[in-house]
Parts: sequence; C-alpha cells; structure tokens
Amino acid sequence: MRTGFFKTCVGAEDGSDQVTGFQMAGELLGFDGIGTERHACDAVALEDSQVCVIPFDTLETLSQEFQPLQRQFHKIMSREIVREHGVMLLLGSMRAEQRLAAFLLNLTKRLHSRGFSSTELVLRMTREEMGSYLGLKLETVSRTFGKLQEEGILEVKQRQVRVLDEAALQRLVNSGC
Amino acid sequence: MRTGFFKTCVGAEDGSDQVTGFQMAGELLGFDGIGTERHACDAVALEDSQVCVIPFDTLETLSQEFQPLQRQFHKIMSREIVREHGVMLLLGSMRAEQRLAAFLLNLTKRLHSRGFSSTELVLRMTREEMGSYLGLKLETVSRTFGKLQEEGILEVKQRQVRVLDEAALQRLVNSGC
DNA sequence: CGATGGCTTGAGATGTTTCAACCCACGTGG
DNA sequence: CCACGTGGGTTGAAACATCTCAAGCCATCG
Repeated sequence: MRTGFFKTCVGAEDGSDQVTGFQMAGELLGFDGIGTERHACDAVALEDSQVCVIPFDTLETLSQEFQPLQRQFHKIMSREIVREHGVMLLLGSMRAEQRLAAFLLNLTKRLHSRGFSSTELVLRMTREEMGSYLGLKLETVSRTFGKLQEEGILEVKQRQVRVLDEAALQRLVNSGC
Repeated sequence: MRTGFFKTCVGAEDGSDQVTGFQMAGELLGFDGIGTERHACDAVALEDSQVCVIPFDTLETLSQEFQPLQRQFHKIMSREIVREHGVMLLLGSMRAEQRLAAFLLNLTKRLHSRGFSSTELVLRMTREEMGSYLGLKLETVSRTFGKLQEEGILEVKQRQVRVLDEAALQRLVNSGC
C-alpha cells in the first residue's frame, strides 16, 4: 500500500464474515493467497487509496537472486504471524474496554510512526467494522467509547478521537483481565 | 516435528498467557521468531516428542538455490497466517459449543490425515489448555463437553473422546452464530 | 493410603448481546 | 434552500452466555 486505509475480511462458509485487520500506508497485504493460489480474504479500501501490485512470482524470483530481499520478505511474513497472535490474545482474553484500548493504542502507535499526532486520530472504519475486528457488537463498541470518555481517557466526537490519557489506556491493557 | 504433540503459547506482559495452537507430527513451528530474531512464543511438548531442528539460515540459503523448497516454505507460512484467521473467526464470533465443535473437527481431520481414526481420539491437553486456546474458561469447556454428550454428539470419558455424529458437529460450526 | 492434579457440577455474579427506539450528520432532489 | 431519506451512531432494558467461586469427584502416583 502506498497511501490510504484498508480492511481485510475473512468470510465464513455461512455468509458471516469478520475483519482480520486494518492496514495503512507502507504495509503489505495478500500473504493469505500464497498457500493456496487463492486469497482467503478480501481487502477493502476504507478511503481513496493507492497500491502497488507486486506479482508474487516476480518477488520470489527476485528474492532468490537478492538475499536481503528474501530475508526482509520472511521477516514481514513472520511479523504478520506475530501480529495475529496479538489479536488472538485480545479476542481470547480481554474484555471490551481492554480490547478497545489495545486497538486504539495500536492505531495511534502506527499513525505516530508515520508522522501523525499520537493523540488525535480520525477513525476510518465504522463502529461495526471495529466490532467485527474486536469480537464485539457495534453497540458494545459505542458504549465502550462512551465509558472511556466518561472516565476522562478519551474525547470522542463521532469518528474524531482524542486520547487524553494514554497512560491510562496502557494501564487498562496491562491490567490482567 | 517428527512425532508427538505440542502447544504454543504467547505470553502477555502481565504474566497471563494464551495457547495459540496445537501441533502434531509433520507440522512446523517457530515461524514467529523470524521477524525479530527472538521467538514471540513458547512451544511446549504435551507428550514425549521428537523434533528435527532446522537452522533458519540454512533453510534460507538452501531455498535460495532450490526454488521448489522456497515455494514450499512460503506456502507453509502463508497457510499458518490463514490458519490464524480461522482462529480469529472462532474467537471473535462463535459461542462455546461452536468453538469446541470446530476445534474437535479440526483435530480429527488432522489425525485422520495421519492415518488415525476420525471418530476416536485421545486429547493430549487439559481442559484449561483447550480453554485458553478457545477463549473459554476450563469450566465452560467441561460443561460444553457435557452438553455435546447429552445431545448424543460425543461420548466423553476424561480425555477419551468419541465422535458419534460428525455431521452434527459440522452443522453446529456452520450454524451462523 | 493420602496427596495431587485434573475434571465436573452448581448457584449466583458479571459482561455482552439483543432488540428497540431515537438521534445526528450528510447529501439529494424537489 | 429546505425537507427528506439514509447510514451510522447512541442509549436503554431485558435476555443470555460465560465467568467466578466453591464444593466435590476421580484417577494416578509415591
């Protein structure tokens, strides 16, 4: 991805589907298609975006000739696996407030490393998409935003979010259960 | 892995940890260490097991010379990513009965492809480990086993499990929500 | 035989979902 | 330019699933 914002979704056989991640500028997507020659999930742009297509065969051939490229490619795939471990941890053992806190911290961290403010952000996705990613219903996401706002940790105006107390978010995430 | 049975766990900063997968003979583990030169999770043998260590540098060098190996390696990593998508789907949108059904079907499928019975299996992990993997407490796992037994779908005696109605399990998994 | 770790079961507490109503911002067409 | 429709968001109350805590059971092992 060159610019923009995407979500990726896996679809279950029964029609329901779930958001597996959100991607922003500089990140790669499509690793799910290598194993079977057919992608297991859809990528959907949540705003106007630019991407750069890299044919996998080309990448494989090039990485065969150029070791640093191969190494880098492997690292990126490995990090994707580790990222998913983090999501599993979130889905398997956190409650709503913690999930949202972890999600927001992750977003701000990534935005910050791209030169954006780490306290002010505009969400590109709906409450429902967040909920799908976090394993929550959209109403729960909405209520949790409200709660964090009441606690003075966030300031939420629709999709405009300001982080007032990052340390508190971090504490929430770390508070075992 | 040559023989045996493993679990892999990620540990959160706060001490709690979660099982991210169970591995059996013929499967590979350790992809989480490539990105950072340090493994993000522990692998623990749940019974006497034999493994074959493959130094990653060697693998990378060999796969540079031998394309089919490279391709295979990429496929395996990609499938690991897709597998984790499946777990995320399970953790994010299924309820206890469905999670256990999906888990058992996955186990029997893998055992069957190794020449074991697809209806009779011996669990290598505790209720707690299953619960950790499935995002449930051990009591819930136990109760769910009981429920599936009452419904005539399973026959459970401690860790001995017999699948009486595989189709019903499949139906459970597919029943949206 | 007693101790231990794992498993089961019950009852009540808790957190999330469900269903429903309503609000708000935005864009469109009369 | 305003009314209206729409999609997204908020909020409440009751239903529901899972968790928690507690007790007791079972198999295994020294």
